[in-house]
Amino acid sequence: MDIMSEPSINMPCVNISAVERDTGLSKDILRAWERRYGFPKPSRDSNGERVYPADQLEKLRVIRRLIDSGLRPGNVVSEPLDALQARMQALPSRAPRTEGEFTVADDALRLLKSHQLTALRQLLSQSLMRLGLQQFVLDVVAPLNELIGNAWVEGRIEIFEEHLYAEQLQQLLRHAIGTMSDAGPGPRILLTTLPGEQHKLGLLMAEACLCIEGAQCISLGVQTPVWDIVQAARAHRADIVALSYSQVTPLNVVCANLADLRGQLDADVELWCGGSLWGNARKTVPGVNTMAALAEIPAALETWRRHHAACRAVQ
Amino acid sequence: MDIMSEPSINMPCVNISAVERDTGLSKDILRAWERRYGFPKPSRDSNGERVYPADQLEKLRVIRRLIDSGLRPGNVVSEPLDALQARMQALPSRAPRTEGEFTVADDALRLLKSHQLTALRQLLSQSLMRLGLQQFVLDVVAPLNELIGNAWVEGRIEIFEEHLYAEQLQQLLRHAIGTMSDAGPGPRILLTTLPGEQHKLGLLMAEACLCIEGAQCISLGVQTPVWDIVQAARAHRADIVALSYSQVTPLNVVCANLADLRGQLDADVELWCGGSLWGNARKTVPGVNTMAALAEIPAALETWRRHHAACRAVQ
DNA sequence: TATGACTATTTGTCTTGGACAAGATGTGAT
DNA sequence: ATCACATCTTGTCCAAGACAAATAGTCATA
Repeated sequence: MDIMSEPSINMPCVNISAVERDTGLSKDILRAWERRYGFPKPSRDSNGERVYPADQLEKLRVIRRLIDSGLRPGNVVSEPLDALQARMQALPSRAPRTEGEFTVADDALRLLKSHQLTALRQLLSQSLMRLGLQQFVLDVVAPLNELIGNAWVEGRIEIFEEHLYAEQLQQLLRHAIGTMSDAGPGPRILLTTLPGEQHKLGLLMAEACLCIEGAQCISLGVQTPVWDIVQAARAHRADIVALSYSQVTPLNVVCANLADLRGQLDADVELWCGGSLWGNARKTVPGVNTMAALAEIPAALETWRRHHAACRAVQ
Repeated sequence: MDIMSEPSINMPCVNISAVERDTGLSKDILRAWERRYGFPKPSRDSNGERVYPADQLEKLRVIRRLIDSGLRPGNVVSEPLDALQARMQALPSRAPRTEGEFTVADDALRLLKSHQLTALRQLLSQSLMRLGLQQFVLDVVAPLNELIGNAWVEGRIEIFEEHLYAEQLQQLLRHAIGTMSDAGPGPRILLTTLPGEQHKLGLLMAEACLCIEGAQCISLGVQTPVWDIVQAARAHRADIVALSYSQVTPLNVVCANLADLRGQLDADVELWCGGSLWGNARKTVPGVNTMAALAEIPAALETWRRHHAACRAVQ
C-alpha cells in the first residue's frame, strides 16, 4: 500500500511553531485568525495544544499569497479553498509591455522559470557586457525586477525562484562593481537599508550607478539600525548617506525613520533615499533627497559636486 | 560637549520584537525571565509595553553566549554584568593561539576598528592570494569570524563595523567563487539558510569550500522557507541540500527545523547542516549530516562520491 | 569508582482572553 | 475631485497559568 496515495489518513500534523515556520504567519496571528474568522481550526493533542493538519497548512499558504498581493484577511481567511484559488486566477496583472529593451528581461524570466541557471547567467552577463553597467541596470535589471515582482504576487513564480534570481543578479552586479577602481574622486557615500528592509538588490543597483559616476561607495549591507548609521557616517566621514527602499515598507514608517535619522545625522551630511515607493508619493521629508528612479542619480551627484565646489570656494 | 561621551542620554531603546531579532531570545522567553529572575527589567511606554534600553540588550547578548556555552539561565540571568564578563573570560575559549595564521585575523580586526577600509580589503585580498581559497577560509576567515563575534558580544565593536566587515568579506569570497568554473563533476548542492538565520557569511564560506572540491553549488541566499527548499531541490535535481547556521538560533529550533525539512525532502536527497553550534551539541537528527567545522567538508564530499559511485554500480 | 534508576528542579513553550494603536475603509463637506 | 473625520480591521502586546522535556541531584548497585 502506497503511503503517498492516502493523504487523508497519513496526513502529517504539525504544531503551531511548525506552521509559523512554514507560512511566515506568527503564532499570534494564527491564534487571532482562529478566534476572529474561525480559520484555521486545528485539532488538539492530549495536552490541549493546537495540531494543524496538512490541508489547513496548504490553505494558509494560499491565503498568505493573496494577502501579500493586496487582499485583506477578513475577506479571504474564512472563504473555502476553491474560492481562494479562483481569486488567485483573477489577480490583476499589471500591463506587461513587450517593447524592445524588455525582451532581455522576458527571456531572463523564461530561463528562470525553466530552471536553466547557466543560460540565465550567460544571458545576463552578455547583456551587461553589451550595454555597459549603467544601461544594463537601468534598462534590463530594473524592468526585470518589476517583472519578477509582478510574477510573484500573481503566483507565477515561487519564492525560491525569486531567491535564485536575486542571488544570480547580486553575483553579477557585485562582480561588475568590484572590477571598478574604488578610489574615485567623488563624494564618500554610505549605503545601507534600515531594519525591516531586506532587499539587497536595490542597494546594489544604486551602488552600481553611484560607482560609475565616480563616487566612493561604502556599503553596510542591509538592515542597519539608525544609531549605527549615524556612527558609521561619522567614523568614515561620509558626505552622503544613501538608503534604499522597496515597496513593501509602509510610507509612513519610511518617513518616520527618515525624520529620525535626519535628526541624528550631522547637518553637513546629506541624506538620500531611493526607491520606487517615491513614484506616486506626495509626502516629503525636510532635509531628505528622495529619488523615485535610479536614473536620477547622475544629476543628483552633479548637483552635489557643484554645490560642494562652491562651498569649498567660500571657505 | 561631545555627544559620544554620554551614551546614557542618546541610548537607543527598542521594543520586544527588536530584542527578539537581535538576541534570538523569543518574546516568551524574555517575558518568562523577567517574571522569574527579574531580568531583563525594561521600562514601559505610555501603552504599558516593554521598552528595552541598550545596556540591557547588550547584557542579554552576553547571557545568550554564556548559555550557549553550557551555563544555565538560572545561574546567569540575574547576575550583574561584570560578573558575567568575568565568566566570559573564564570560558574554555578555543585556544586563542597567536601563531602565524592568526596574526592576519588580528591585523584585520585592528584595521576594521580604525576604519581603514582600503587597507583591510588589501590585507584580506593578499592573504587570499597567498594561501589559496581553501586555506584562506579555514585559517583566516573562520578565526576572524570568531574574533569579531566575541568582540561584538563584549561590546568592543559596533554593529556597523560588523556589517562593514561582513560586506567586505562577502565581496571577496563571492569574487573568488565566481572566478572558478561552475561546471564541476561533483554533486549538485543546494545552499541556503532557513528563515531566521540571516548570516550569509557562513553560507559563502561553505560554498567556497564546496566549489573548490568540484561540487556544483546553487545558492538560494538566506532565509528560504522549508517548503521552498523542497521545491527548489526538486526543480534543480539537487543531490544534497546544505544549510548553514550561526549561533544565534537556539539548538532546539534548529533540530525541529531540520527534522521538518528532512521529512519533506525526497529520501534520496542528502541533508547537510553546518555551523559552529554543533561543536558542543550532544543532540543529533536522524538523516541529517551535521558538521561542526568547514574542514569536514572535503571528507564528507569524498564519502558522498564513493557512496554514489557504489550505488550507480549496483543499479 | 563508575553506572544506572529515580526524583526534584529548571526552563522553554503553549494556553486564554483581553487590550490597544496604526492602517484601511467609508462618509460627508468643501 | 480632495480633504478631514469617524469607523472598522488587524497585527502585536500583555498577564498569569500550565505542562512536558531537559537537566541536576540523590541514592543504590556492580
